[in-house]
Amino acid sequence: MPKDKPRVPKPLKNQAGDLLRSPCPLACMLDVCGDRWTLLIIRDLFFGRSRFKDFTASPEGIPTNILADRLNRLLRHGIVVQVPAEDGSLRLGYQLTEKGSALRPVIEAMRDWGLKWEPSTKAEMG
Amino acid sequence: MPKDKPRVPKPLKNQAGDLLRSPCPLACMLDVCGDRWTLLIIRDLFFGRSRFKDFTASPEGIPTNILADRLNRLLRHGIVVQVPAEDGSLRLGYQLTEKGSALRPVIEAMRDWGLKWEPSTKAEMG
DNA sequence: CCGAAATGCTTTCAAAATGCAAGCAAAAAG
DNA sequence: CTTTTTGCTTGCATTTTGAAAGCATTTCGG
Repeated sequence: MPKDKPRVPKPLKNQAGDLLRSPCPLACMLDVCGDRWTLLIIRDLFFGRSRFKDFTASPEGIPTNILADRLNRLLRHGIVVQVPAEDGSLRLGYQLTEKGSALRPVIEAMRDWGLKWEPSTKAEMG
Repeated sequence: MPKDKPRVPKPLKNQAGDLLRSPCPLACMLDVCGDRWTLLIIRDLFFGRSRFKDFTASPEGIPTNILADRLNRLLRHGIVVQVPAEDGSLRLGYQLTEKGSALRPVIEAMRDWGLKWEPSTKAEMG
């Protein structure tokens, strides 16, 4: 009679291999983007900004070490990729993948909420 | 001739009186909800959970000190209110205001993204 | 009514994340 | 070639987080 192995709950991981807190898609999304900066970088990408210096130039003033850290996380998760800068220089820019572009409805819903419920905000700032 | 006062940029504040990083509605939204836990509490409220213990019982396992802190922030921002618990006890529960309920499209967009792009998640978990 | 358990927090403290400033190598500009 | 800009990294102080324990109040079971 084969004895039962102790059944340890299978550890769930996201696409980057990080452990998930739960199988909830919202929790999983927050494990990737749940901080004060990540979605602002993605906003900037939607605005057509693509270079490190562009992100640092946004009015919120993200610290450069945080920016580097977040860009790496977004790369690991396949939300952005690096591509040759369009100005023909040797430098690289960042670009949203399909997975990253799919965040547009999230950004728009958050922007709409901010516009409606926080009177001191204005559309398309940042 | 009156001399020009040095024109200091007017410090923007949100509804709770906290300083804003910028007038961007997205940045403002993230100043309120931009962390790993707040939107999970709001998810729970949409699921009909309303008591402190209900939130602690969710599978992500929010620490009780963080939960207390986040609930206070949501109260300050008018996203939730406390109401007598529906079971007739002396205790209070939390309930979404109109401002809080307006976050539904945000939660849904994030859930949809998680479902589509993170294969190990399942709908309506949590 | 009494004792025990549950609830809704607060406190404590170590560990991790954040943010500011400075430093620095590679690339671009002059 | 020299200077400036870019894209980071490093160091360090401060803040936030999270695990655990503590605790007053409320509810439950008998």
